[in-house]
Amino acid sequence: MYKRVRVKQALASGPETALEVRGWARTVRCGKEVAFIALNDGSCFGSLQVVAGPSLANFDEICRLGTGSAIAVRGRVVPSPAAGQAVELAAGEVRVIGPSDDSYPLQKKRHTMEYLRTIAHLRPRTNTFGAVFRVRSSLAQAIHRFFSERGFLYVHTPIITGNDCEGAGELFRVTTLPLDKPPLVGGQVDYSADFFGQATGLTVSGQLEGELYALAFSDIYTFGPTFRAENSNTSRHAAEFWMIEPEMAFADLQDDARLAEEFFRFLCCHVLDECHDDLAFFNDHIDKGLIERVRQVADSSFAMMEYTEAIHELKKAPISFSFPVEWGLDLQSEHERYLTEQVVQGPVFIVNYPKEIKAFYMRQNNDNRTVAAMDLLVPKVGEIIGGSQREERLDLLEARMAEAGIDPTGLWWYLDSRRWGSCPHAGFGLGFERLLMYLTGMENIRDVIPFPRTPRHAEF
RNA sequence: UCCCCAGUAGCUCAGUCGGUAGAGCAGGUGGCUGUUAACCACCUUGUCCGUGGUUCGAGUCCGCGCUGGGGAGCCA
Repeated sequence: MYKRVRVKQALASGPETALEVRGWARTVRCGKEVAFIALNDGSCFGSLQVVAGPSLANFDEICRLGTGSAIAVRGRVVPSPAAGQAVELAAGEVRVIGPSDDSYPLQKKRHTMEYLRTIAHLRPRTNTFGAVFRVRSSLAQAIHRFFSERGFLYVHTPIITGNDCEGAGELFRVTTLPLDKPPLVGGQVDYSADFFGQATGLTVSGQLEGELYALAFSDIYTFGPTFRAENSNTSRHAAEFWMIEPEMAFADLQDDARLAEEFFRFLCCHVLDECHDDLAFFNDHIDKGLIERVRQVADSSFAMMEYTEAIHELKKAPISFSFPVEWGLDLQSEHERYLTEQVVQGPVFIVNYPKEIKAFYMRQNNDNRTVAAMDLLVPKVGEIIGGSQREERLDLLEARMAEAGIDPTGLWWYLDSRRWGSCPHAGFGLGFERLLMYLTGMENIRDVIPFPRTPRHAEF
């Protein structure tokens, strides 16, 4: 007769419902006549107020419960006579499942994000991280739904790879060779003796493999872990992060931008519609303007600006930048933010960059000096999506590789895709954690991934 | 990797001009209360990051190191 339900259902159930909830005590307040326990099981932002009276056999034990204790409560949902909650649980029985003493590191007070990072195994029990990881899960599922509804194939590109996507980032080595005495040939490590018979590492991008699948399934996407061994010590970089990379066949840069815009707006709408309790918390306690900012992006149509035009805008800007502005140079964060925040005052695609500052696989434009690349810039962060139309013409691709000094032998399979049945195709990449930062207002990437991996940090 | 800032009780922080430390929370005891990160009274808690130096004397000043943070670059 006591059905175990989650706190989320208990809070939504009608009066006089008999049920059981199990969870962790957030706070325990005790008096002579009554004790209150705020019980949370992670199912939603709110906690259920459990009310226990001295008639319970273990009332003393309940009063000594420490913050963080795991308990099971059977009782009736009743309307709450006090302000603060609509209903509460009148306890008929409180079972202590896992007690928690005063050495429990999470207290009924504000902690710094830095401290909580040192207890990454316990921080999901806090308000902030509960909200972050509910939104993370919800968004991940929304991403799959978005692509699924549009007929995109979900591809699992390899985690271990022999290609480094030609400069997308520093590779983590994967090897079974003994590090203290690797086999040598002419003073160099002999990777032919390694597990895979060649040098391998963890993937820095699934794009090249993704393209191969787009040239069979038309529209595909990848959504998986990505690894970069860069010594980056910033709030926006992690050595292990998750990336979403759609790729469409028979598509050009305009199609690519349309998809990116639709995708980004879909995700903004998703958190506004489906995560309002958690988002309200972020808006109140983490980032005051969050909901307004996300709503504006959800409602706006994105602008588009040529790189050449962007350089013009930057050159006539009434402010001075610390990095130079010149046609042919890459845009810095300060430039990107000026364009999206001051010039456009909203999301903007910058398209057609000089080929020298972009990757070899991007499609050359007819002007011979730019490629069909696009970056989506949004207020407060700058670039959030980067993509391009790919070079589908074999001769031009080979020429670009030679220019860029890239050895084609290891990429024979990539070049093959341009040999038979090649077609225009385009795609983009979105860092999942950066998306989460944007949609939650959390300012450090280490606080939107459960157990962050950054230089010198691989604990937990 | 570069540039800045910080490190004091379990946590969040204060600490004046250089004279070996204090508040809130947490914890303990008692009280009170249909409470809302409850409240009131009393009590407990320190390798002042480490190391070397200056000084009669260093939490405080200086050097080096470690750790953390912010910014930049690389990038998603």
